[in-house]
Order: sequence, then structure tokens, then C-alpha cells
Amino acid sequence: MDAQTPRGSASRPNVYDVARRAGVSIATVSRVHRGNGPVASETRARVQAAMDELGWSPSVPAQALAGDNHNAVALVFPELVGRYYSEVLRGFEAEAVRRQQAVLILAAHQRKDNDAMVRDLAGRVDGMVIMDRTIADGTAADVQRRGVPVLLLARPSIEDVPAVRVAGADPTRELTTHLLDHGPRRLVFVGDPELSPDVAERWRAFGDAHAVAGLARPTSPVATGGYQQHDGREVALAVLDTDGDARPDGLVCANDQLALGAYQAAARLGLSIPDDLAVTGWDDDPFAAHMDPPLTTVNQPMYDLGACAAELLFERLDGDVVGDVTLTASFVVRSSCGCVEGASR
Amino acid sequence: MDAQTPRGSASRPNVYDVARRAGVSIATVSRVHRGNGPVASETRARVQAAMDELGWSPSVPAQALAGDNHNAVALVFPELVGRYYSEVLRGFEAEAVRRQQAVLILAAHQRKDNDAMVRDLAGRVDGMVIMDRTIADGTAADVQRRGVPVLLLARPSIEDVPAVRVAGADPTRELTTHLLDHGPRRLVFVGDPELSPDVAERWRAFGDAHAVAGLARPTSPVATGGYQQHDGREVALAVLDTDGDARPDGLVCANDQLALGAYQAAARLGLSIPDDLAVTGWDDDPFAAHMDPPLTTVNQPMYDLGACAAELLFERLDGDVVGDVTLTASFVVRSSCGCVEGASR
DNA sequence: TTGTATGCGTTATCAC
DNA sequence: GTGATAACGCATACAA
Repeated sequence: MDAQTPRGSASRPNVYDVARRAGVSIATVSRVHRGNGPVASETRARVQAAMDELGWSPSVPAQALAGDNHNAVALVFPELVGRYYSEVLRGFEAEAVRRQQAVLILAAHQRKDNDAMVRDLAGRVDGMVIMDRTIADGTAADVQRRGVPVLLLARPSIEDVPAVRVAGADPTRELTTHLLDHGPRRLVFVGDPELSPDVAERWRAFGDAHAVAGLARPTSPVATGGYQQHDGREVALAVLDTDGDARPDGLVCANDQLALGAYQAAARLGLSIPDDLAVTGWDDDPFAAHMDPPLTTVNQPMYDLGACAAELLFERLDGDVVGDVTLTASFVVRSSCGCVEGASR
Repeated sequence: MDAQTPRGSASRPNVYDVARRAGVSIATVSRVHRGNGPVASETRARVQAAMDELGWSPSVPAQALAGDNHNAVALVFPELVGRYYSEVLRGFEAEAVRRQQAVLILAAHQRKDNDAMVRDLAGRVDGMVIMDRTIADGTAADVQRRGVPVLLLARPSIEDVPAVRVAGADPTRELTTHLLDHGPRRLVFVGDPELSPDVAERWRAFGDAHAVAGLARPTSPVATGGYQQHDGREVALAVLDTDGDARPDGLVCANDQLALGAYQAAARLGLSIPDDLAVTGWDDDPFAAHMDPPLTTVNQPMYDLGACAAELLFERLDGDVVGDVTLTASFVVRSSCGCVEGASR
């Protein structure tokens, strides 16, 4: 027999095996294992010994089937590129294992059959957190109607489905105003409001800041179609491919990866940051402080976002009714915006 | 009734409901659903309609229990900080969903009860990939003996448990020799061989390169106790806190995050990179090329590593016997090592 | 304190 | 082609 194809010395032991060995019924085995019902300490010891000797552990699917409960939760996100998602996931996972729950994940990518996969996922967990616009709007409510509590992350809540998010309007206004105050006048917003409610909110605040400054509201963002470095690079190359006064002198990027792409584009075009072009990001990646030049960005509590979502989800699973939660982000001035005075690391 | 506490219009429908509605037996329902056994096309249509109307989908735990198969796989890793892990996870997840398998994850952190959690995980999946030294050496073999095929990642294979990894010795020798050839003589290896077989391999190659250059083999690395930015910063601050000829003039870091920490330390101590201190990383984070100065590092195929591990795991689940796989990494010269000529972005 | 019996929702093996 | 029916492994109401 092939060594890599294990077969167990005789398939896994079950409750009956343990019960027989301990000379009790399966009900008693279940009781000592779950630590509920009453059981004589002497019996308990005998059963415990039998379990140990056989190396028994309960079948997860059987438990789930009988107990109608999975001891598992899921996180659904759009993609997995970049620190933002990995930090959210990290917070979510940490909180889940703290409660001894298994963690399932699903990256939606840009697949079209996401709703089907999400529904499948829903059959494997007790509750799930859904980020952004990863699935059709109705699906979340639908999943929940099927008995699986849902929590939304980085998007507004909908009927009966609470959400946790980071308020992006204030920092965006602060950032935009700061930029406008220090020179750049032809700012371009790099990011795709269609892809994420968070970014849509920032796009609006970006316009508001222009209005407050008495400037014309930019008519449309530069849609990137994604939030990765190469998206930022391509868009920046396209938008900067102009001479003279028409060329943008500031790129307000929806995340640090897009900003990184902008750095690439600027280097390729021989443009200096921040002299020829101001660039700002969002997320405050640890590397941002040591870029050339250090990147002005916005720090948002990504880990907390994931942990908080998990926490609220568990509260719901415990039967509590939870409300929306909004966390705050803070503007971090460095030097890529052209303002040297307040620069910090 | 509380709106957030869903209850389903009457709990989920099951095969019996579908069967009754279609006027057939549950066996037939199962047949049309699984698309195996013979069934009259007219009957099939009727059953299909009933399934659609009721919105039925099979209970995952029930399927797992009856079919002895989870349609799920797991990835266990030490932590989730940094691009390395998130990229490996990304590759793993992508390959898994491509095969319509659910993905479970577990970050071991530095918990002591990892083995227990891994065993629990093993009860939820058909196979699992384990990274590094996240669990006691015997546990992997043990899990596999219980019938769950295991694949090792970023560590050597053990009896009957194949592994996929990146060869780190060559790039390390290349990097170290490059450094030694261009000035720095008092190199320090920053990283913890105890924590990861990959790093242990590089530590050995680091010594080999010294020997080949006719230099004394460094006696011990600077153990970091972790691979995060702050680990690198603290260790660098400690090791650089010396004046004159005793101070190291080169830090060979086990990953880019540690190198980032070294940048922080250098800045704090007023040391210039690369003039006073050469620094190299590992992983080639996208930000590395745009750091100040651009970071010399080693590019390794992290996404592929995860995808490949998943692929091999699935081959094993399909009954194939698989061998070890070794991917290659490549040295990327930029300017943090003090060598300007070959610098690239 | 312990045991019996039934349900959980599938799949699959038989008969018919 | 189709339908009973027996697993699968555990939890629990109910008896004893």
C-alpha cells in the first residue's frame, strides 16, 4: 500500500467504540465529552480513559448535523491583494480563534458566480462577514433570511444587516483641503467609487472640499477598475500624459498601492514627487513612511475593523441585537504632498 | 420578533420536502441533484422545479457525514503579518476555489495549543497545508495518519509528507558574496533560524559565503523572535548601538519587513543607508523598489508557492503520489546594498 | 446517575 | 426508472 495514502488502523473510532470500551452507553460518553449532564466521577474517569486510549474526537459534521451549529464563521472579501485585506482578515481570524471558532474565507475576485459560492459558504458556517460590494445586494439579505446572520464591512448597512466601517469623509476633506492649501490646483481622484462604498464616500468628500475652497467640483474620478499597484500605474501614466497646464499636479489615490503605482508612473515619465506632482494614498502601509518620498496618506484601523466585525457577529450569534459601528481614520502628513513642515514618520 | 434574528419561513427545506413536492422519493431527488443514477427526463424536470421553488440546497454537514468528504481544505500558517503570508494564502485560495473547495485558515500565532486546534481543523477538511514550524513535528504525521493528507510548505518534507518550498541557499550566497565584494565586511544576519527552516537554510548559506570568501564564519545570527517590522527595528537598534569598528556595516535581513525595521533604526540613529550601513531584505515587496533607498532583496514566487501547494494537495486527494517541489528565487539588486551600478526597479 | 430511542439530512445499496 | 431502507456519528428528550 502506498505510504502517502493513509487509511487509519481501522477507520476512525466513534462514540460507540468509546462507549463499549468504557462499558457505558453513548449518552454517557457524550455527556462527559460535552461536560454537561450529570455523571459519576468514577464513570467519567473510565470514559475519559477510553477516549484517550482510542484517540477519539467527535466527528465535526456529525456534531454540526445533530447540533445544528457549525462552530465556524466566514469572511468574504473582494480580493486579497494588499495590506488592507490581510489586516482585516488578521483581525477577524484572531477574534474567531479566541472564541474557538473555525474560519472560512472566500475571495470574490471578479467572478460572476460569487453569489452561488457565498450561498454554499453560508451552509458551512454560523455567521458571516461580507466586505464591500463583493456580492449582489440582495444576496446578503437572502443568506440571512436562510438563517445565517450576516455582518457588513466597509459598506453601509442594509435592512436588518448591521455594518461596521471607517468614516472616510472627514480625513478626505482634511487631506484635500491640505493639498489645495499648499499649491496643487488640478487634483485628480484615482480610484473607483463603483467598486467600493468607502471609496465612493471619499470621492464625494473630495468634491465637497473643492466646493468649500471655492473651486469647481471635479466632474469625475479616474476609474481604476481595481485597487492594485498596476491599476494605479496605468491610470497615472494615462492621466499624466499631457504637457503644460492641463497636466494634473496632484493625485489623490484611494489606497497606498495605487499611490505606489503613481510613483512608478512618475518615475517613468521623469516627473518629480512632490515638485511636479503631489501624491497621496490611503491605508498607511508600514512601508509608506520609508518611501521616496515618504507618502502622505490616511491611517485607518484595519485590524480593528476585522476584529470588530467578528466581535459584533459573535454578539449576534449570542442572540444580541447590534447596531452599526463606525471607526475613525487619521490623516498622516508626510512629504509626498509637497508640504514639508509637518512631515512625520 | 427581532428583525435581526432570522428564523426562515419554516426552517430549511430538506430532501423530503423536495421529494413530496415533486411526488417522488428522496432517492430520486438525490439522483437528479447529483446527476448520477438514471432518471426519466420528465421526472428530472419535475424534481428540478421543486428544488427551485423551495430554494433547496443540500445540507453541507449531512453531505459530509454521509459522503465522508468535506469539499474543503485548510491552510495553517504561523502568522498573517506581511505580504509573504497573504500572497501564499492568495495563491492557495485561488487554486482551491477553482476546484470549488471551501478554504479554512488557521494562524498559529505563538499559541501553545496549536496542535489541538490543528487536530480540530483536521476534522473539518479533506486535506491541509502546513507552513513552517507552526506545529509540533509529530502532529503533521499524526493528522495524516488519521486520514487527512498533509502537504508541507516552506519546510523540508518528512516521512510520507511531501513539501513544496523555495530554494534559498543560492540566492543567499549570491547576495552575501555581492555584499562582501562591494565593501561591507561586518555583516550581521537578522532573522531567527529557529522559527523557520527557510531562514535556517539561508543562515547556513550566509556562513558558507563567508567561508568561500576566506572570511570567518559568523558565529550566530541576531535572533529576532519574529519577522515583523518592530522585531527588525529593535534588533537593529541593539546591534547598531556601538561606535567605530565594532559596529556592523551590513544587515542581511530575513524578510523585507525586518529590513524596514532596520531602515527605521538607521534613521533614528542617524546612520545613512547604504553609506554607513548596507541593508538587504527578502520577498521583494512591491514597495521595496520605491523605498529610500530602494531595497536590495530577493524575489520569491510567493503566490505560486501557495498555488502549487494547493495543486499538489489536490493531486494527493485524487489519489496520486506526489513528490517534493522546489521553486526558485532571484536576487534583486537595488541600492540599499551600496552597489549602485546594477540598481534596478 | 445512567440507558434507550429518535432525529439531524444526506448518500447509496438494494430490491422492484 | 424508481422507491424503501440502512448507514453516517452525534445530541438529547425521556425513561428508568
